[in-house]
Amino acid sequence: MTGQRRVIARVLSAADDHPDVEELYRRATTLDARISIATVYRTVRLLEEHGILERRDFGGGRARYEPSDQGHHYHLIDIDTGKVIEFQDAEQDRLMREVAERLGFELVSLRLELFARRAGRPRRGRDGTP
Amino acid sequence: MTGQRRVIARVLSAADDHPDVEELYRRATTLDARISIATVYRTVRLLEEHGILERRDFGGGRARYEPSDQGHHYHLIDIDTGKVIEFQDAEQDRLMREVAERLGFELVSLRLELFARRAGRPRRGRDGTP
DNA sequence: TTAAGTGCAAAAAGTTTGCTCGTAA
DNA sequence: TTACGAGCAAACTTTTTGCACTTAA
Repeated sequence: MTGQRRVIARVLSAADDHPDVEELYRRATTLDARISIATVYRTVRLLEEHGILERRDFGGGRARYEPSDQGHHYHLIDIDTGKVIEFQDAEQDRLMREVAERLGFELVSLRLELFARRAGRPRRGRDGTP
Repeated sequence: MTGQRRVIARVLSAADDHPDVEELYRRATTLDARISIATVYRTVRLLEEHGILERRDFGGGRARYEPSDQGHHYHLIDIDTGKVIEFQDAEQDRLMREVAERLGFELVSLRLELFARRAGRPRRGRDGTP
């Protein structure tokens, strides 16, 4: 266990959001400037392989990470702010297992992300103009 | 409308799967060898911007495409073969609109992908060995 | 001491873009 | 003819990797 990994682990356990590698790197170098982005990549991969971290893909090209010990949940992404809200839904779980079964499959995992806008917010044009 | 775009459009409308750009390029060059991959990228982007194509991200780093006029559906990905099966589920739709509402949001879109294995198939180790 | 870990820079892989040339209309 | 599109190669972005050096144990 090196100093770099300790710092990265601390950053991760302090995070209650879903940072990408660049963001982890930014936070880690604040605590200890002699950490390279390669080490961040290597560390998250290691932690993912050990089941400690989970890699998420919310679109946008970069992987984002969250601790695995958070229990089973899905994500709602606020499309105006980028914020991620976690939620659970037992009925959803059951429903999807059934759907897979009906198609002749065994459900292994699923990706469910809701892209939503805070209720009452005005809809805007593609370019951001009202 | 150039010959290249015509070929790419033909390939797309003939496709009943969810090809990525490389695969589209492969199919297109079979019909007309003087098509570059840059043109494929430019064409799918154009078609996506015009709402004719939809870009999907099933993991694996590459974007995949499908026509927009297929109606509302979700995807089940066979994790052993990579094949994609489409399905619908009205209950799911309703459920997710409710979940978003409960959290104070308006559902704009959602991503739902089931990763599953054909029922009865043996589970294998990470390296593919039984 | 020594095996594991790190930094750096280069390499991959997927996608976009600048520039020049070709071609549809 | 001329403006839009294509080809090529270079650039870009995210992630991985080879290699020499450092360091924890």
